[in-house]
Amino acid sequence: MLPEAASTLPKKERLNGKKDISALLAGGKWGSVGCLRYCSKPNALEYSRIVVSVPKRLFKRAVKRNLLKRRMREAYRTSKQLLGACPQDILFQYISPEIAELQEIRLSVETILKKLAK
RNA sequence: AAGGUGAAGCGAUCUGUCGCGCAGCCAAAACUGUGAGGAAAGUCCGGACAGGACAGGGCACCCCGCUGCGGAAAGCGCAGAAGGGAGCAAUCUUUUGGAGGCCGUAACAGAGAAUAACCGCCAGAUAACAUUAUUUGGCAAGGGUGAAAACGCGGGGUAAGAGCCCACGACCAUCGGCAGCGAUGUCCUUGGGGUACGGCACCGGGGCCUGCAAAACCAAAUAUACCGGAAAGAAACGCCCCUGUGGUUGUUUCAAAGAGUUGCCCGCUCUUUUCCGGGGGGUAGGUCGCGAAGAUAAAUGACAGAUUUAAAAACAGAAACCGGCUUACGGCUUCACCUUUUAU
RNA sequence: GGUGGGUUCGUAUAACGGUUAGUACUCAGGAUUUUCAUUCCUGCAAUAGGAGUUCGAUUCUCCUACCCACUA
Repeated sequence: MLPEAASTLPKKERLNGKKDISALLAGGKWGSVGCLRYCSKPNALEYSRIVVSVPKRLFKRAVKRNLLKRRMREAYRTSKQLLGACPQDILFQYISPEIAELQEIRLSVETILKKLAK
């Protein structure tokens, strides 16, 4: 695995489209770690795809939601090599009512990726 | 120097590493360029744009209503006029009006809330006979109530009183002069005397309805208007096994119904059922609307260093565009003005 | 994104701009009963927040906050 490719997050590695997301929600496995909840499902592609989500119920201001989504993407980008060679679709959902720091989110994301790599 | 009032403005900058959206070459990589706000917010107004409706005109309905200028328009901006309120002041804030016809309301209190007689004042008559009572009439000067009580004060006048009359004022309307583009102000002439609020009618101006999830283009699956072609059904008795409103089944019998075409028959056509092919509108989806930020689960971040700073910390993130309004906001700069104190 | 509607005791609801904001259930106290339930009496308890119009605002106007519905 190339070290440059390990820390990028191009558009094709993001899950989009109503059908794919519905399929993930319908057939994925759920779990939660720390301030995050995740839902994963293996896919048939050569790379993994992710979705990040912050509920509007917890944070009314768009600025705070954008901040948390950026932190979650950043944490996944810097630590996605932990996932190894088993591609899957992952949904990250933020469930804490408080704004967490980047280190805390990174810790949760790394725990989730280690679990999913097994 | 301290406090305050008004107006305008800033909303950190630079460098390096990693990373993201879009564009630049047909695709990828690499490279280059570019990438949130003063409010992007609330959606409170208006516009532009788009579709639908619509010959033209009127009524109804809705909105606005002091003046001038700006503006495409606006519950818009600037400057002003009149009245009220806050402040020592700088200054801030709020209201109306055009015309005055009709109607409604004014709780409680109070005699009375809009054709005012409870107490009271005065005159006449009767009973009674110094006085009082009853009754008829006149009177808005005094009382107290209330948010609001029928111009103020002085004099004349009268039975008692009253703008009833007079002088001086206040208010409303008005011919004329002067100032002003104008609202209006001021001087003068003449006239007036039941308040406040709201609605209707009248006058002037404006307004069709819906909204980018609008609209336009391409267009699966399913159902289907329409067109072309082909076929037809029912009953009885058997046969089979999965025993059912069963069937890629056999034999026999009758060859369907309605309408039209001449009264009848044949023939022909159409409808009712099934299949095949074509085909229109149109859904999912995609493109466009869409921009030198601009996507379609949605891009601006992370780390390190330097400068100003006590500390990079406030409110807050474009989803079609434009002009306003309103609301949120740490820290700070500039200008003008006011008050207080000190010094010259 | 766009367009509408709403917020009244703990709950469900009413109000012409005008008494101390009414009614039912709930809660508290008392009476009735041997006791409990039922019933009766009494009480506590609210106009989302802030300005304005008015003599006076739940009501009329504006701003803010929150909730609900419709629209692909």
